[in-house]
Amino acid sequence: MNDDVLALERFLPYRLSVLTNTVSRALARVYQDRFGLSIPQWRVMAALGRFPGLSANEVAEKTAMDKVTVSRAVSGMLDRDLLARVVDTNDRRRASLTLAAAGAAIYAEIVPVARDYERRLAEMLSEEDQAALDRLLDKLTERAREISAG
Amino acid sequence: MNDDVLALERFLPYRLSVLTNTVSRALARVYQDRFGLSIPQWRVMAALGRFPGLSANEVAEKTAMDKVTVSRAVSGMLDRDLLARVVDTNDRRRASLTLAAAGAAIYAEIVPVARDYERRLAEMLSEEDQAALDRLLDKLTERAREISAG
DNA sequence: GCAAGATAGTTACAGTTGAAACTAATTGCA
DNA sequence: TGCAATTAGTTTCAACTGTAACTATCTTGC
Repeated sequence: MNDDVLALERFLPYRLSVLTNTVSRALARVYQDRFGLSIPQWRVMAALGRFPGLSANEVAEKTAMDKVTVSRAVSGMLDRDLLARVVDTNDRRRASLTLAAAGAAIYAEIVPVARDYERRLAEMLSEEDQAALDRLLDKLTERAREISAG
Repeated sequence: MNDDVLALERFLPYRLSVLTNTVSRALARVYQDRFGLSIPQWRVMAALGRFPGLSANEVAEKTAMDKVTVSRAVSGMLDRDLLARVVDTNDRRRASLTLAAAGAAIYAEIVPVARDYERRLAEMLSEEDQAALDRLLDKLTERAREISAG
């Protein structure tokens, strides 16, 4: 390739973006159609399914989402009684979040669906390829963070 | 990992999303601050730098963007005289797009910056790792498209 | 040669987004 | 104690997004 011309279709950031958008859209459709959840809401649910009792800010850290996005996702889920919120008595700014019964029920249904999508996505990769992918994603993510940090 | 609990931080779609968002945000900052371009505008520019004379619809295909997004990006770039548009005399619905002088000047500056970011992102990967990444991205993208299609 | 459908591109609209400003509560420190 | 700085979380606002509807042009089949 000529040095003065860039092949967008081989450019790593572009390729990552196309892959991620394809995957995210497919999953968003499932979450929305079958469970009425947005992607941010699904992420909040996943964080609380794994780590019950997190505060909204801790959810934001775990999920790499903006605190505004988390606030709105939590608010919508509270309206639907998918979550329970308990204000911390020691620090009344904080509130501990857990999955309520309805939220836990959706979580139990959605986890196998998410796993199944992941499995189908990766199933044509060999064991070695899957291990390599794992390692490469970790390395690239760490590096991207370093670059952004300065 | 318990079958009933999903580790979000190991979930492939989530990891792709975090990596892509980190990369896209870093690049968007550069494009915006140094060249006044949005990501869609940069993509339009990249497509036309590589393939001068594409129509807006062809740009949308090459860049995997929505035609509305392309229309708006093109419109903003025409306002700044970064692009030239020539209506096709054989089919007056179509219009051929090329980089105008100002657009070509920005393109010449931005391509090395984009390349440098990509190089820094991948520089701690061995040759073999880079080749593996290339292959894995292509496979996953193809597979994601298959799943979405059917 | 002309109505019915297809295609390029734009506009309108309703929903989503994040930065910045805000409220309320807590902490640090003089 | 008391006041400035910090932190949790929400609200506001302006920008961006994609779907659907639209205009204008072209193609097809009769």
